[in-house]
Parts: sequence; C-alpha cells; structure tokens
Amino acid sequence: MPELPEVQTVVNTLLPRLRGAVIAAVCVRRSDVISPAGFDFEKALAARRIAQIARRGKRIIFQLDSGERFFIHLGMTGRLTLQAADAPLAPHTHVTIDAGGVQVRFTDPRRFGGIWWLGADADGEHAMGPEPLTIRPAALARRLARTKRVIKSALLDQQLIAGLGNIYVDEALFTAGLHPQLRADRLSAAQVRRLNRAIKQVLRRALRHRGSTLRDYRDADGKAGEFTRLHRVYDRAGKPCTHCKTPIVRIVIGQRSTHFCPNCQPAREV
DNA sequence: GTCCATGTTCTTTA
DNA sequence: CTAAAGAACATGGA
Repeated sequence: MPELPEVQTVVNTLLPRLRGAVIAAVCVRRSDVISPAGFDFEKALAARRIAQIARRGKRIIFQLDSGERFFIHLGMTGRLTLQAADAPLAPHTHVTIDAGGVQVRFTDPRRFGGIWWLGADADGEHAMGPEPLTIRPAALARRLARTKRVIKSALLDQQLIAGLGNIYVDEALFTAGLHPQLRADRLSAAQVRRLNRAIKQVLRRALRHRGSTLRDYRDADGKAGEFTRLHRVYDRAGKPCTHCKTPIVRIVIGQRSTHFCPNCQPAREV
C-alpha cells in the first residue's frame, strides 16, 4: 500500500526513537518473511546498533553500526509500528525488534512485504529507478522515451522511477493534465516537463499530510495519513472533478484501477 | 459466494 | 532475443 509519501512518513516517525539505539532483542515469528530464505536475522542483529534509517523508493533501509544493511518493504498491507514491548501483539505480527526502549513490529496480513538482508557489500540498487523528488526532466524524458507502454504503466515501473504507486501516479497524471493511456514515448517535451513538476508537487503535498490511508496504512505511531481527502481522482470514480465538475472515470490499465478526468486529461493534445 | 485492494515477481505471449 | 501483457502470490473487507 505504501508509496513514497507513506514510506517516508514511516521513516520520519521511526528515526527519532531508533537512530543510535542498541538492538536488545529480535524475534522472528514467521521466518518466511525474511530473505534470503533461511538467513539467521536474529543472530545478525544481536547487540548491533542502528546507525541510520533511510528511504529508497518504497524501501526502508536500516544501516547497522557494523556497516551491514537490510531493508523492509511494506508490500500492500505491511506496517512498521513502535510499541511498548508488553503491548498486546496484533495478528500477523511477523517480526519484533526491541531497541531504544521500544519495540518495532513488522505486521503484514497479506505478506507481500518482507525483510531483505543486504549485508555490507551489496548495494541492492541495481535496477532501481531514480528518485521522483529529485529526477530531472531530461532524465525522465530519456527514460520515458525508451518504452512503448502507456504512461500509467511506465510510471508504476520501479525500474523506470522508484517510489510511485497507483495513487500518486493517478494524482500526478491529473495534475499534469495527461490521459493515463498516452504512450510514454510519444509525450512532448512540454508534457514531460509538466509531468515532472506534477509528480514533485503531488508527492510534496502528500508528504505534508503524512501520506494517504485507504485502509491499512499507518505510520510508526499508528497514525493514519490525511492526504486521502485531498485526492482529486484516486478512488473518486463518478464524483465531480474538482476542477471542471466532469465525473471522474475509472478504467483498468495493466490490471490496476486507474482514475482520471476525461475533460482535464484529454487523450489528445489540445 | 463475488469483487476489490496503496505491490512485486514469475510466466506466457507477441 | 526482448518488451509487454497476464497470472500468481495471501488475506480481509464490502
């Protein structure tokens, strides 16, 4: 579920409690959420200190004082929460880590998320696209020009650009005034510039409102995101466009629901 | 029972 | 061979 704004908000809420904290205990309650399979995560973390926590794409990267790293991906329903070690355990809590006097809990009913050990050497970056908040228009244009897919599908490709998901792609395309079925490699330079600006604007706004909560997403303090009510198209099928009152349309592109305003996002350049 | 879901990866098709 | 499309993964809510 979580896309860049939600993942960044989780990192922001974890950092003040965990940076520099010594790991006092680790409990893997369901070992199949750990990759590589069979890796002894509890042993690897024992008595280490958390040097840094950062976001890359939709990944939450933990760096240990040993120089080793692992990342957590929340998938669709994953949560990382900070709680007292004696608080009741929610269902589907797969891993707990005690550090800095609190307990970090990884909970994920659908288990599309997980924890990946990187070690000290592997950068784990190969095949990850650039960050949407800092990509430059020329780089975005170059990458879009290499695919014949429709723009909606291209922006969901984490190798093309890392961090956007279904909500923010729809919102950014609305803000840019681009129909989701335009071919990525046929956008004009002006359209790509608009898209580049729209992506950054939508993400920054979402970050200010601590992300979107559709159902499952919570930050590390259990707080829901408040950007949801500011969505202009996502999950607003049939409702009037905030700009022109035309009903928002929902279609399916690449097996993902897609929302847009047929008036503000024409299929042809006007 | 049905359909749908903030994601990714593997398999099949063109 | 490669890019794109489709299926699969697991669970729960409407």
